[in-house]
Amino acid sequence: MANMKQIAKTAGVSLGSVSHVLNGSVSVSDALRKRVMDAVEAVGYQPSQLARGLRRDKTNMIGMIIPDISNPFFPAVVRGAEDVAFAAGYRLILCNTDNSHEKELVHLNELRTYLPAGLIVIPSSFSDLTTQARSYKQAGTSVVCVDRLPRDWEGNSVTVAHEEGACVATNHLIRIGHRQLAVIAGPLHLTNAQERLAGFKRSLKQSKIAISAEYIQESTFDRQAGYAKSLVLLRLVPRPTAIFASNDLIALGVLQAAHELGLRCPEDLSVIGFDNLELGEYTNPSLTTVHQPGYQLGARAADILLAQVSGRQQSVQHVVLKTDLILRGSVGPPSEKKKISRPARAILMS
Amino acid sequence: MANMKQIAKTAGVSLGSVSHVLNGSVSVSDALRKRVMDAVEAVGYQPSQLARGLRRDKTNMIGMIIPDISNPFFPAVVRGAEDVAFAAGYRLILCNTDNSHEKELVHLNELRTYLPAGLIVIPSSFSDLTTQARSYKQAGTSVVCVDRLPRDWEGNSVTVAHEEGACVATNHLIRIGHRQLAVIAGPLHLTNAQERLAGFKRSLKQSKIAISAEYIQESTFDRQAGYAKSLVLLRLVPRPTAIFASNDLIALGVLQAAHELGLRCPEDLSVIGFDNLELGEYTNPSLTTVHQPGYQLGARAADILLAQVSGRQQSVQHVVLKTDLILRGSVGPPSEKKKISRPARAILMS
DNA sequence: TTGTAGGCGTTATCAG
DNA sequence: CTGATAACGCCTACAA
Repeated sequence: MANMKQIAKTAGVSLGSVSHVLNGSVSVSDALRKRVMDAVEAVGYQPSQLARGLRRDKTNMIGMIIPDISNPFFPAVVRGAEDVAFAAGYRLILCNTDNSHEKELVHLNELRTYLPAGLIVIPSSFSDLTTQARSYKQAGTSVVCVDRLPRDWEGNSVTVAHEEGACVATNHLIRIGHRQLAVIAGPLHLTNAQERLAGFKRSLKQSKIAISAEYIQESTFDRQAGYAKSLVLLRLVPRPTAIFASNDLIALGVLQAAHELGLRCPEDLSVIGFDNLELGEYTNPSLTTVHQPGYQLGARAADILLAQVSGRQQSVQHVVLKTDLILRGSVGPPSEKKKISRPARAILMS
Repeated sequence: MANMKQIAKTAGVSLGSVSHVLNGSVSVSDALRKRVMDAVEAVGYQPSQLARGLRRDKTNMIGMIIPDISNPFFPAVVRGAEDVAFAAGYRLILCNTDNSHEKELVHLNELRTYLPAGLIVIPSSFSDLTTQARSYKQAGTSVVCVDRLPRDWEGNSVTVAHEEGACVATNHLIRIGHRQLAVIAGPLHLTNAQERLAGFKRSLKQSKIAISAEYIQESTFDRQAGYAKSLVLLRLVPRPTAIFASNDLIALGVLQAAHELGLRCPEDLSVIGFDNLELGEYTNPSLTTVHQPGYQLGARAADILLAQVSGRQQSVQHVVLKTDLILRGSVGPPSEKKKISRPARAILMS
């Protein structure tokens, strides 16, 4: 591969002059510039990002740490970040943690040695990102946290209004007549799961609806766990007429459980998810859900990073994006049959 | 960040000895090794991948170039590659091309300056990868092509048996009684689309079924185009009783078109897709499809790369993975109503 | 305006 | 077996 020395020789100038032309570090004569640029064209020279990074103490790489690219919510986030980064000449190093903080730590430690321009992180469960980020920041590398925040996080963040979104969704259920509400929360050590649950509760409180504890189930963010918790909820008496699932994968499990128990959706049970994954359009019935702007989440995170790298922006940024309630087939008013089915169930159980 | 010089000072040995211990390049005394390792532990030293790469003329990075991470087929491929790479100490640089060969070229040219250990590429449309790969290989960097191959590709490849899969799927349709078959092919400049179409045709030929040209439609690999082409097919007389869609996204479009035309699936129309995306489980009816092992595609590609980087393997590798026909609800035997509907249509048109 | 030279953190070669 | 030293390709004072 061609290097600056060869350019210098080809152009008949010194190595330093080539650098000056390439970086515009000092003003050079037009003649010199032309000779250099011609040589650059001639050999198709591209500067070594490795050497440049080593010398400048900073590369054009951005470390992107996420739980799992094959979880359907994350690709959009990554794509958003990559588009913004690419346009500015930065490249993404993709790291999957599987929500393991050990794996996250391995990545965090190794990425440091790449001297990345910045880090975009969707923290793992029980992440120790706060400590790590301090040491990154000390080295002048900024870190942006996306979607959920580790404990005591004070750095940059881009999230959606989880609580607001959940509250709006629950309000909708209440407005169309549901009173027997239940929720399947995500893992409550995750801030996004906490906030979504808080939104659900806030809505109930505002409408002065009280529910007992067993109508609130905690689950992991996947379909299987959602299915299992649904079975618990759907056997409660009185049976909930609507379930707010903290993400679409859980909602899929709810739909499955309802189907297997012979409950019609939305007649017997309304379901709302969260995320607006593409597959929610294709379920039967299609899934009403809270749209989360995944692409924007990544894009804004990259924006923040680039602004800070370039020095345009110093202060810590907190961006909160809005959600949208997407109405589809899985939600409807509660049916009146409840009054019949309740005693029937009671007899069955006695 | 700690560097080798500091380790050397802490341990009271020379810089060179630290390197020898760390790389096992020459044998060292246990005493020296211990002193060095203790110092390494003490400061949490991690070698600079930048400096190491510059010096060794090769980094632990693998360039992964794909069309679009937010296309639901690709995340699994990336994840497979990342898992294998990560376990061997390699990291992935993720590049999206949007199927633009210009963008691909930008990535190809820039990645070179990172001195990557290898490249895993799902080529863009009209890719010039063949030329580029030659220059990479010349520099000792191997390239593996995944899923589809550019023209004249002679390098490493990992693909699935597209033709075989399509043939098996079509055979199934024929076996259960379909004779009015149609296909929506992918973009025929892509080898995978070509092969799938070839498999469809081979099946027909083997069963001595002839169809006229308008029952073969070419489309792009997305739902919208699939929908548009479906409308064309479903207005043909006689109407096809089964459509083989060259991927699941197209199949989604077929399902949508059928629904809008008031056709029941599978009673009036059977549909088979290709890929086995997760969302095919949730459509109504659920989608019969040809499963493509995405994760394995990526994992095997990384395997090949690592084997060649380590020198374990020199020769060009061609891996072809098998597909599986996944039977779900969108396929059934053709109904007998055809005999009524054909004249009815004919009258309508006169 | 142009050129020179030192050093970023490593590895590898060669003396001791 | 250990240590000194010259690159790898680039940037940036500083000197000319």
